[in-house]
Amino acid sequence: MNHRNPTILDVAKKADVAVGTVSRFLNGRNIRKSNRDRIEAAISELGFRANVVARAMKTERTKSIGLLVPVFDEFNSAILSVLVDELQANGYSLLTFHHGHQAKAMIEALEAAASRRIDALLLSATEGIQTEVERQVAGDLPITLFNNDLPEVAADRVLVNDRAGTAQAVRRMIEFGHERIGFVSGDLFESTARNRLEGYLDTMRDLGLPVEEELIWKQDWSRSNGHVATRAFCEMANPPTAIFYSSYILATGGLEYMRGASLVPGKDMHIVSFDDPDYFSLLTPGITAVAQPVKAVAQSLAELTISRLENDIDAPRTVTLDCDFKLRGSLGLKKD
Amino acid sequence: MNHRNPTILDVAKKADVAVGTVSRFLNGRNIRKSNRDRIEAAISELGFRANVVARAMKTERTKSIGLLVPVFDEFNSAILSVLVDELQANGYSLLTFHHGHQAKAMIEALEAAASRRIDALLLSATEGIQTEVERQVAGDLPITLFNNDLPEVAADRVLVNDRAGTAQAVRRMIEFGHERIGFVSGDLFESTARNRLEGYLDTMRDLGLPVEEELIWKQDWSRSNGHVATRAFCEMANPPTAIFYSSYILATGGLEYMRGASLVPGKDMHIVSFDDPDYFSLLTPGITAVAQPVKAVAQSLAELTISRLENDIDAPRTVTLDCDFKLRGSLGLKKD
DNA sequence: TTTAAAAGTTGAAACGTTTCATTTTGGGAG
DNA sequence: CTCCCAAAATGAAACGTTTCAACTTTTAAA
Repeated sequence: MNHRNPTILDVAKKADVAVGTVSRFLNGRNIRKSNRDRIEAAISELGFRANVVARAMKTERTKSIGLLVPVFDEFNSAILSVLVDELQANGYSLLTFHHGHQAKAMIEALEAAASRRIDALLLSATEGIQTEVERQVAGDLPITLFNNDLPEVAADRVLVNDRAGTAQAVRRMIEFGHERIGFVSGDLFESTARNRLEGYLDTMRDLGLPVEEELIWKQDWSRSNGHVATRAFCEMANPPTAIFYSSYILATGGLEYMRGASLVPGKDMHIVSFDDPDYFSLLTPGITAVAQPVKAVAQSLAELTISRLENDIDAPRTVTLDCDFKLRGSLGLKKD
Repeated sequence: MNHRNPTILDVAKKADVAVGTVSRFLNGRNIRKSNRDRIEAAISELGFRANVVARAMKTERTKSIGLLVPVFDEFNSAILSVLVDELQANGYSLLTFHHGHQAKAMIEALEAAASRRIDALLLSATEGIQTEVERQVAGDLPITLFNNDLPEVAADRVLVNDRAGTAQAVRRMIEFGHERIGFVSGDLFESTARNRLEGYLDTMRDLGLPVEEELIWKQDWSRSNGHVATRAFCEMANPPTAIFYSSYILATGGLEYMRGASLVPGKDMHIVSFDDPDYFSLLTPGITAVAQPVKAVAQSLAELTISRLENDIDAPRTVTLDCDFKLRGSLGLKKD
């Protein structure tokens, strides 16, 4: 048994045609019927499978796309799932990288991804690596940004209407009678966090409510931050009656604190969260949330990226998607 | 500006050495000091980065590893995260695939992964594709199985002691006074499900309790199955006082039903689940669970696989890891 | 039947590395 | 100062595709 994989040359010999003809066949171009039959026979007889590496070397396209996210949490994993399907259907594979919100790791991962000669990169990162990203784009790596925007980068974008989503939620909170609304922000170094905060500020101002600095908690995206922010709010002399969390991780930290302090959401404290992980609907009461269109985000990512790779796209494009407000038990009428 | 990427040849010219020498340098072999200096200078001046594709073609190693799982749920995503880090640290990248428990998709994904010329595959699959897997192994693709075993396949394995984990949990349930214990199994086509069921059966028998067929619900791994199983158990004339779920997905379905029926875990029905997703500890009461050592699984996967690739390993090896029992409010003394 | 155009085939060159048989270098022993 | 030897350098061949200019066959029109 010969352990060398059969090559296009073996096929050509067996089918008695030139290698170029086999290549044409493999790439779906027109072939004389008689040749096609013999080539097909030879291929199946030899168990031939085109070597994607050799092909990639010649075409300078690896047919693989990188995904670089902060962490593989519920949100990004859902995106990953949909993405794998969409890409697979178009002949692309997905290479995964993560950076844990750390600039150094971000740059390393970016470097690792690029040196893999991926055809494109789907990127969720912070502005800290703006210049590095610009360098990659200049170096001809097409990038599609999502979740978080990097201003001025010549890239496609799939964004979510953070501002409107938050604004709608805050408006509903106000309609429920809440006036002192705590806001737990994520890292303001990320556009996502800034937009959500703005949605809150706009709505408060639009509806004529005072914005109090002590009710705006500005730190990072961590669960522990959600925890301490919630404690701080709850222990205030004049605490807010409701809290908005900029992400489900922060809200999760808040829930952790409330559970420990025997505070019941929707009763002792009303809460609303950006993002809607599966388990929000399993809690009692359910957590009111601003749900991102995860599936649509992933599909747009695939679509934008593939269309850029396969057609000759010039200008960067941006897709903006709307969120869905899910009212559950954790938000109710303010009691007084 | 010349848009062609610099090659090893450009470096060689600029440093005034032969390409072979540059290659030696790139691969960390000994180089005369004077040459080394000039090569380093040339590389940084040109911004040269070795083309991994060309290298892969010559060495027949892509330095990439595939991960094929049913779905990217909380469990597999956690594995993915750790894996990416471990592999990256050793110069490997991770290609992701999923199959949604469906035989056809499994085979397709396996095929897609293999044709990518990955160096190895980390696989969580069912016995339905045993023969396909064997074919890949025969075709020289090293496979490391995890989560679910495929008997007789010549592969490395990272398994969890499902049987002992379940047995311990059931023993604790019995210690709490439960005698009629419902068991919601996953797809018995998977060793994981079979082992967990055996852990239950063994323990019941060992402790002299009768095993009643009507208390063993055998279906698939779906959330809806957990839902209907729980309803069926709860609506029995003589219902069990506690239920064990073979996975957190099943338990989640159960919780969904209980929530709808206003049944409180740990009060109206005692429950224990295999797997311990983050949110179990956030529910009130917390869900008692058998926690898999997710991180250790991922680390073992990386270690076993990389050591097989880099050394000359002969026989298949198996790593078996133990679970951790997490007692929370959803399991308590049987009231009578 | 002839002819021109279209469609298909051919095979060598190229992609950017690593490998390896051969040659060169430099330094220590005599 | 020679000679020898290990260490390092050399450069052509090879990996398995795609591409493309040149050539051949088929098709359809006249």
